[in-house]
Amino acid sequence: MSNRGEEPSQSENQSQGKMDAFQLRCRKAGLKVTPQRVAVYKALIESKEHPSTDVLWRKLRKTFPNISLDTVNRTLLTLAEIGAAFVVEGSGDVKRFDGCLESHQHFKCLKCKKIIDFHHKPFDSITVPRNISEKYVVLKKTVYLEGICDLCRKRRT
Amino acid sequence: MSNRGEEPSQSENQSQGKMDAFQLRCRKAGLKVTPQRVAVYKALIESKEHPSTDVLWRKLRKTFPNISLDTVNRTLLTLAEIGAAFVVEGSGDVKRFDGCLESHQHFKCLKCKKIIDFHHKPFDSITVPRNISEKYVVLKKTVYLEGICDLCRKRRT
DNA sequence: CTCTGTGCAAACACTTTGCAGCTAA
DNA sequence: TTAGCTGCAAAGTGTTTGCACAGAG
Repeated sequence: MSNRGEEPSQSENQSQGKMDAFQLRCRKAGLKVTPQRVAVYKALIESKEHPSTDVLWRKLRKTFPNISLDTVNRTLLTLAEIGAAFVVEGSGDVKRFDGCLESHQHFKCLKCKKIIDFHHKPFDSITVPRNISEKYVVLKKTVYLEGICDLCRKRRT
Repeated sequence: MSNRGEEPSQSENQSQGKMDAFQLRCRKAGLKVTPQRVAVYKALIESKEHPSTDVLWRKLRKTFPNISLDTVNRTLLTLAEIGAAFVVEGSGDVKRFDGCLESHQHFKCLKCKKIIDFHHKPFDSITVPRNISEKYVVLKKTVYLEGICDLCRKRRT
Protein backbone atom coordinates (compact mmCIF):
# COMPACT_ATOMS: atom_id res chain seq x y z
CA MET A 1 0.00 0.00 0.00
CA SER A 2 1.73 3.05 -1.23
CA ASN A 3 -0.12 5.54 0.93
CA ARG A 4 0.37 8.51 -1.31
CA GLY A 5 1.77 11.05 1.05
CA GLU A 6 -1.50 11.36 2.93
CA GLU A 7 -2.95 9.12 5.60
CA PRO A 8 -1.00 8.69 8.78
CA SER A 9 -1.69 5.86 11.12
CA GLN A 10 -5.19 6.59 12.34
CA SER A 11 -6.96 6.89 9.04
CA GLU A 12 -4.85 4.00 7.92
CA ASN A 13 -6.65 1.95 10.51
CA GLN A 14 -10.01 3.24 9.47
CA SER A 15 -9.14 2.44 5.93
CA GLN A 16 -8.10 -1.02 6.96
CA GLY A 17 -11.41 -1.48 8.66
CA LYS A 18 -13.21 -0.53 5.53
CA MET A 19 -11.16 -2.93 3.52
CA ASP A 20 -11.98 -5.76 5.89
CA ALA A 21 -15.65 -4.95 5.69
CA PHE A 22 -15.34 -4.91 1.95
CA GLN A 23 -13.76 -8.34 1.82
CA LEU A 24 -16.51 -9.66 4.00
CA ARG A 25 -19.11 -8.16 1.74
CA CYS A 26 -17.52 -9.73 -1.30
CA ARG A 27 -17.43 -13.15 0.25
CA LYS A 28 -21.04 -12.88 1.30
CA ALA A 29 -21.95 -12.05 -2.26
CA GLY A 30 -19.91 -14.96 -3.55
CA LEU A 31 -17.29 -12.76 -5.14
CA LYS A 32 -13.62 -13.42 -5.06
CA VAL A 33 -11.30 -10.96 -3.41
CA THR A 34 -8.88 -10.19 -6.21
CA PRO A 35 -6.11 -7.62 -6.10
CA GLN A 36 -7.89 -5.66 -8.82
CA ARG A 37 -11.13 -5.50 -6.90
CA VAL A 38 -9.38 -4.41 -3.77
CA ALA A 39 -7.45 -1.78 -5.68
CA VAL A 40 -10.54 -0.42 -7.42
CA TYR A 41 -12.47 -0.24 -4.19
CA LYS A 42 -9.62 1.42 -2.37
CA ALA A 43 -9.11 3.98 -5.09
CA LEU A 44 -12.81 4.70 -5.11
CA ILE A 45 -13.17 5.35 -1.42
CA GLU A 46 -10.06 7.47 -1.43
CA SER A 47 -11.44 9.62 -4.23
CA LYS A 48 -13.49 12.57 -3.21
CA GLU A 49 -14.36 13.49 -6.77
CA HIS A 50 -16.98 10.88 -7.67
CA PRO A 51 -14.86 9.56 -10.49
CA SER A 52 -15.99 8.08 -13.75
CA THR A 53 -14.59 4.75 -14.86
CA ASP A 54 -12.06 6.49 -16.99
CA VAL A 55 -10.81 8.85 -14.31
CA LEU A 56 -10.45 6.07 -11.80
CA TRP A 57 -8.66 3.93 -14.33
CA ARG A 58 -6.05 6.61 -15.04
CA LYS A 59 -5.46 6.97 -11.34
CA LEU A 60 -5.18 3.25 -10.77
CA ARG A 61 -2.68 2.73 -13.52
CA LYS A 62 -0.11 4.68 -11.60
CA THR A 63 0.09 1.98 -8.98
CA PHE A 64 -1.31 -0.92 -10.99
CA PRO A 65 0.01 -0.44 -14.50
CA ASN A 66 -1.60 -3.48 -16.04
CA ILE A 67 -5.14 -3.04 -14.91
CA SER A 68 -7.53 -2.74 -17.81
CA LEU A 69 -10.31 -0.26 -18.29
CA ASP A 70 -12.87 -3.03 -18.53
CA THR A 71 -11.88 -4.47 -15.26
CA VAL A 72 -12.32 -1.11 -13.62
CA ASN A 73 -15.67 -0.65 -15.26
CA ARG A 74 -16.91 -4.15 -14.50
CA THR A 75 -15.70 -3.91 -10.96
CA LEU A 76 -17.48 -0.62 -10.39
CA LEU A 77 -20.71 -2.06 -11.74
CA THR A 78 -20.27 -5.08 -9.54
CA LEU A 79 -19.64 -2.90 -6.52
CA ALA A 80 -22.84 -1.04 -7.27
CA GLU A 81 -24.69 -4.35 -7.47
CA ILE A 82 -23.55 -5.57 -4.10
CA GLY A 83 -24.15 -2.18 -2.56
CA ALA A 84 -20.52 -1.32 -1.91
CA ALA A 85 -20.78 1.73 -4.15
CA PHE A 86 -23.36 3.85 -5.87
CA VAL A 87 -23.87 5.30 -9.26
CA VAL A 88 -24.20 9.02 -8.75
CA GLU A 89 -27.44 10.52 -9.96
CA GLY A 90 -27.18 13.28 -12.48
CA SER A 91 -28.58 14.56 -15.71
CA GLY A 92 -27.31 12.17 -18.28
CA ASP A 93 -23.56 12.51 -18.49
CA VAL A 94 -20.98 9.83 -18.00
CA LYS A 95 -21.59 7.34 -15.22
CA ARG A 96 -19.88 8.40 -12.03
CA PHE A 97 -19.40 6.44 -8.87
CA ASP A 98 -19.42 7.10 -5.18
CA GLY A 99 -17.92 4.82 -2.58
CA CYS A 100 -19.16 6.79 0.38
CA LEU A 101 -21.84 4.81 2.11
CA GLU A 102 -22.75 7.40 4.69
CA SER A 103 -25.84 9.45 4.08
CA HIS A 104 -25.15 12.59 2.13
CA GLN A 105 -26.39 14.62 -0.79
CA HIS A 106 -24.91 15.97 -3.97
CA PHE A 107 -24.72 19.34 -5.64
CA LYS A 108 -23.54 19.18 -9.22
CA CYS A 109 -22.11 22.09 -11.16
CA LEU A 110 -23.60 22.17 -14.62
CA LYS A 111 -20.58 23.95 -16.03
CA CYS A 112 -17.58 22.04 -14.75
CA LYS A 113 -19.48 18.89 -13.72
CA LYS A 114 -17.89 18.93 -10.32
CA ILE A 115 -19.91 17.17 -7.66
CA ILE A 116 -19.95 18.59 -4.19
CA ASP A 117 -20.99 16.47 -1.23
CA PHE A 118 -22.95 17.92 1.59
CA HIS A 119 -25.03 16.58 4.38
CA HIS A 120 -28.23 18.22 5.45
CA LYS A 121 -29.91 16.16 8.12
CA PRO A 122 -33.50 17.03 7.21
CA PHE A 123 -32.91 15.49 3.80
CA ASP A 124 -32.21 12.12 5.39
CA SER A 125 -35.68 11.83 6.70
CA ILE A 126 -37.86 12.77 3.78
CA THR A 127 -40.88 10.53 3.62
CA VAL A 128 -42.16 8.96 0.46
CA PRO A 129 -45.84 9.55 -0.22
CA ARG A 130 -48.17 6.62 0.37
CA ASN A 131 -49.33 6.18 -3.19
CA ILE A 132 -45.74 5.54 -4.21
CA SER A 133 -44.53 3.42 -1.33
CA GLU A 134 -47.61 1.23 -1.53
CA LYS A 135 -47.17 0.45 -5.17
CA TYR A 136 -43.44 0.44 -5.68
CA VAL A 137 -40.36 -0.78 -3.87
CA VAL A 138 -38.37 2.35 -3.11
CA LEU A 139 -34.71 1.47 -2.83
CA LYS A 140 -33.21 4.91 -2.82
CA LYS A 141 -34.39 8.36 -1.92
CA THR A 142 -32.25 11.20 -3.12
CA VAL A 143 -32.21 14.93 -2.82
CA TYR A 144 -30.14 16.29 -5.64
CA LEU A 145 -29.16 19.87 -6.41
CA GLU A 146 -27.86 21.36 -9.62
CA GLY A 147 -26.45 24.75 -10.38
CA ILE A 148 -23.27 26.71 -10.82
CA CYS A 149 -20.37 26.40 -8.43
CA ASP A 150 -18.43 29.29 -6.97
CA LEU A 151 -15.45 28.94 -9.26
CA CYS A 152 -17.49 28.74 -12.45
CA ARG A 153 -19.53 31.72 -11.44
CA LYS A 154 -16.40 33.78 -10.92
CA ARG A 155 -14.69 32.79 -14.09
CA ARG A 156 -18.02 33.12 -15.88
CA THR A 157 -16.92 30.55 -18.45
CA MET B 1 -58.08 12.64 -18.71
CA SER B 2 -55.69 10.92 -21.00
CA ASN B 3 -56.65 12.51 -24.26
CA ARG B 4 -53.20 12.24 -25.59
CA GLY B 5 -53.57 12.57 -29.31
CA GLU B 6 -55.14 15.00 -31.68
CA GLU B 7 -58.34 15.42 -29.69
CA PRO B 8 -60.44 18.49 -30.28
CA SER B 9 -61.71 21.40 -28.25
CA GLN B 10 -60.55 21.91 -24.70
CA SER B 11 -57.19 20.28 -24.55
CA GLU B 12 -56.60 21.50 -28.05
CA ASN B 13 -56.82 25.01 -26.73
CA GLN B 14 -54.51 24.27 -23.85
CA SER B 15 -52.07 22.74 -26.23
CA GLN B 16 -52.34 25.74 -28.49
CA GLY B 17 -51.61 27.99 -25.56
CA LYS B 18 -48.51 26.04 -24.79
CA MET B 19 -47.38 26.28 -28.37
CA ASP B 20 -47.83 30.02 -28.37
CA ALA B 21 -45.87 30.34 -25.19
CA PHE B 22 -43.18 28.19 -26.74
CA GLN B 23 -42.90 30.39 -29.81
CA LEU B 24 -42.60 33.39 -27.61
CA ARG B 25 -39.89 31.75 -25.59
CA CYS B 26 -37.97 30.89 -28.75
CA ARG B 27 -38.14 34.42 -30.06
CA LYS B 28 -36.98 35.82 -26.77
CA ALA B 29 -34.00 33.51 -26.88
CA GLY B 30 -33.28 34.54 -30.45
CA LEU B 31 -34.19 31.16 -31.88
CA LYS B 32 -36.08 30.66 -35.07
CA VAL B 33 -39.41 28.93 -34.95
CA THR B 34 -38.90 26.14 -37.41
CA PRO B 35 -41.37 23.36 -38.16
CA GLN B 36 -38.92 20.85 -36.72
CA ARG B 37 -38.59 22.71 -33.45
CA VAL B 38 -42.29 23.01 -33.11
CA ALA B 39 -42.77 19.35 -33.90
CA VAL B 40 -40.13 18.23 -31.42
CA TYR B 41 -41.56 20.38 -28.67
CA LYS B 42 -45.09 19.22 -29.37
CA ALA B 43 -44.08 15.58 -29.39
CA LEU B 44 -42.21 16.07 -26.16
CA ILE B 45 -45.02 17.65 -24.21
CA GLU B 46 -47.43 15.04 -25.52
CA SER B 47 -45.17 12.24 -24.30
CA LYS B 48 -45.72 11.03 -20.82
CA GLU B 49 -42.79 8.65 -20.92
CA HIS B 50 -39.82 10.99 -20.60
CA PRO B 51 -38.44 9.91 -23.92
CA SER B 52 -34.85 9.66 -24.98
CA THR B 53 -33.76 11.31 -28.21
CA ASP B 54 -34.11 8.05 -30.01
CA VAL B 55 -37.59 7.25 -28.78
CA LEU B 56 -38.85 10.69 -29.62
CA TRP B 57 -37.28 10.50 -33.04
CA ARG B 58 -39.04 7.26 -33.89
CA LYS B 59 -42.30 8.79 -32.85
CA LEU B 60 -41.74 11.96 -34.82
CA ARG B 61 -40.88 10.17 -38.00
CA LYS B 62 -44.42 8.91 -38.26
CA THR B 63 -45.70 12.40 -38.90
CA PHE B 64 -42.47 14.02 -40.05
CA PRO B 65 -40.68 11.36 -42.09
CA ASN B 66 -37.67 13.43 -42.99
CA ILE B 67 -36.63 14.70 -39.61
CA SER B 68 -33.16 13.58 -38.63
CA LEU B 69 -32.01 12.16 -35.36
CA ASP B 70 -29.51 14.97 -34.95
CA THR B 71 -32.11 17.58 -35.30
CA VAL B 72 -34.17 15.94 -32.62
CA ASN B 73 -31.18 15.66 -30.35
CA ARG B 74 -29.96 19.18 -30.97
CA THR B 75 -33.42 20.56 -30.53
CA LEU B 76 -33.88 18.79 -27.24
CA LEU B 77 -30.59 20.13 -25.95
CA THR B 78 -31.56 23.57 -27.09
CA LEU B 79 -34.91 23.30 -25.37
CA ALA B 80 -33.12 22.35 -22.20
CA GLU B 81 -30.89 25.39 -22.56
CA ILE B 82 -33.73 27.85 -22.89
CA GLY B 83 -35.63 26.17 -20.10
CA ALA B 84 -38.44 24.78 -22.21
CA ALA B 85 -37.52 21.24 -21.22
CA PHE B 86 -35.43 19.38 -18.72
CA VAL B 87 -32.98 16.56 -18.77
CA VAL B 88 -34.33 13.99 -16.37
CA GLU B 89 -32.01 13.12 -13.53
CA GLY B 90 -31.05 9.49 -13.20
CA SER B 91 -28.15 7.18 -12.59
CA GLY B 92 -26.17 7.30 -15.76
CA ASP B 93 -28.25 5.83 -18.53
CA VAL B 94 -29.30 7.47 -21.75
CA LYS B 95 -30.34 11.10 -21.60
CA ARG B 96 -34.06 11.45 -21.21
CA PHE B 97 -36.15 14.56 -21.48
CA ASP B 98 -39.17 16.02 -19.80
CA GLY B 99 -41.30 18.77 -21.22
CA CYS B 100 -43.49 19.15 -18.19
CA LEU B 101 -42.68 22.42 -16.51
CA GLU B 102 -44.97 21.99 -13.54
CA SER B 103 -43.41 20.92 -10.31
CA HIS B 104 -43.25 17.18 -9.90
CA GLN B 105 -40.92 14.39 -8.90
CA HIS B 106 -39.73 11.19 -10.48
CA PHE B 107 -39.57 7.58 -9.47
CA LYS B 108 -37.43 5.45 -11.75
CA CYS B 109 -37.62 1.68 -12.02
CA LEU B 110 -34.14 0.24 -12.07
CA LYS B 111 -35.28 -2.82 -13.98
CA CYS B 112 -37.40 -1.50 -16.82
CA LYS B 113 -36.15 2.10 -16.66
CA LYS B 114 -39.68 3.40 -16.65
CA ILE B 115 -40.06 6.81 -15.04
CA ILE B 116 -43.14 7.53 -13.01
CA ASP B 117 -44.18 11.08 -12.27
CA PHE B 118 -45.69 12.00 -9.00
CA HIS B 119 -46.25 15.15 -7.09
CA HIS B 120 -45.79 15.35 -3.38
CA LYS B 121 -46.27 18.90 -2.19
CA PRO B 122 -43.81 18.80 0.71
CA PHE B 123 -41.07 18.03 -1.79
CA ASP B 124 -41.67 21.34 -3.53
CA SER B 125 -40.63 23.29 -0.53
CA ILE B 126 -37.43 21.65 0.59
CA THR B 127 -34.94 24.24 1.66
CA VAL B 128 -31.34 24.21 0.66
CA PRO B 129 -28.90 24.51 3.57
CA ARG B 130 -27.18 27.85 4.01
CA ASN B 131 -23.66 26.69 3.39
CA ILE B 132 -24.71 25.58 -0.07
CA SER B 133 -26.98 28.41 -1.09
CA GLU B 134 -24.45 30.98 0.05
CA LYS B 135 -21.66 29.55 -1.99
CA TYR B 136 -23.35 28.17 -5.07
CA VAL B 137 -26.12 29.16 -7.42
CA VAL B 138 -28.75 26.47 -7.03
CA LEU B 139 -30.77 26.20 -10.21
CA LYS B 140 -32.64 23.03 -9.53
CA LYS B 141 -33.69 21.12 -6.46
CA THR B 142 -34.81 17.59 -7.04
CA VAL B 143 -36.18 14.77 -5.01
CA TYR B 144 -35.59 11.58 -6.89
CA LEU B 145 -36.61 8.04 -6.04
CA GLU B 146 -35.34 4.77 -7.42
CA GLY B 147 -36.58 1.27 -7.00
CA ILE B 148 -38.63 -1.47 -8.58
CA CYS B 149 -42.00 -0.82 -10.13
CA ASP B 150 -45.10 -2.92 -9.57
CA LEU B 151 -44.89 -4.74 -12.89
CA CYS B 152 -41.23 -5.65 -12.56
CA ARG B 153 -41.76 -6.90 -9.08
CA LYS B 154 -44.56 -9.19 -10.21
CA ARG B 155 -42.79 -10.58 -13.19
CA ARG B 156 -39.65 -10.83 -11.09
CA THR B 157 -37.54 -10.51 -14.23
C1' DC C 1 -30.90 38.94 -48.22
C1' DT C 2 -28.73 37.03 -44.20
C1' DC C 3 -27.75 34.01 -40.97
C1' DT C 4 -29.52 30.26 -38.33
C1' DG C 5 -31.18 25.58 -38.61
C1' DT C 6 -31.33 21.15 -40.92
C1' DG C 7 -29.92 16.68 -42.86
C1' DC C 8 -26.38 13.67 -43.85
C1' DA C 9 -22.33 11.16 -42.86
C1' DA C 10 -18.38 10.54 -40.47
C1' DA C 11 -16.09 10.90 -36.07
C1' DC C 12 -16.18 10.17 -31.21
C1' DA C 13 -16.59 8.67 -26.56
C1' DC C 14 -18.27 5.50 -23.53
C1' DT C 15 -19.90 0.70 -22.68
C1' DT C 16 -20.47 -3.94 -23.39
C1' DT C 17 -19.26 -8.57 -25.07
C1' DG C 18 -16.62 -12.90 -26.30
C1' DC C 19 -13.00 -15.47 -25.34
C1' DA C 20 -8.50 -17.62 -23.76
C1' DG C 21 -5.53 -17.78 -20.09
C1' DC C 22 -5.01 -16.87 -15.04
C1' DT C 23 -5.93 -17.20 -10.03
C1' DA C 24 -8.36 -17.18 -5.48
C1' DA C 25 -10.42 -20.44 -2.77
C1' DT D 1 -9.11 -28.37 -9.18
C1' DT D 2 -12.49 -25.25 -10.80
C1' DA D 3 -15.54 -21.52 -10.96
C1' DG D 4 -14.97 -17.05 -11.36
C1' DC D 5 -11.92 -13.05 -12.84
C1' DT D 6 -8.90 -10.46 -15.90
C1' DG D 7 -7.00 -8.45 -20.11
C1' DC D 8 -7.39 -7.79 -24.81
C1' DA D 9 -9.76 -6.72 -28.88
C1' DA D 10 -13.79 -6.00 -31.29
C1' DA D 11 -18.52 -4.58 -31.60
C1' DG D 12 -22.22 -1.78 -29.95
C1' DT D 13 -24.71 2.49 -28.52
C1' DG D 14 -25.51 6.97 -27.98
C1' DT D 15 -23.80 11.63 -28.93
C1' DT D 16 -21.25 15.18 -31.38
C1' DT D 17 -19.22 17.56 -35.35
C1' DG D 18 -18.38 19.59 -40.10
C1' DC D 19 -20.33 21.05 -43.98
C1' DA D 20 -23.52 22.39 -47.93
C1' DC D 21 -28.06 23.60 -48.70
C1' DA D 22 -32.70 25.24 -47.26
C1' DG D 23 -35.71 28.35 -45.09
C1' DA D 24 -37.19 31.77 -41.21
C1' DG D 25 -36.89 36.52 -40.19
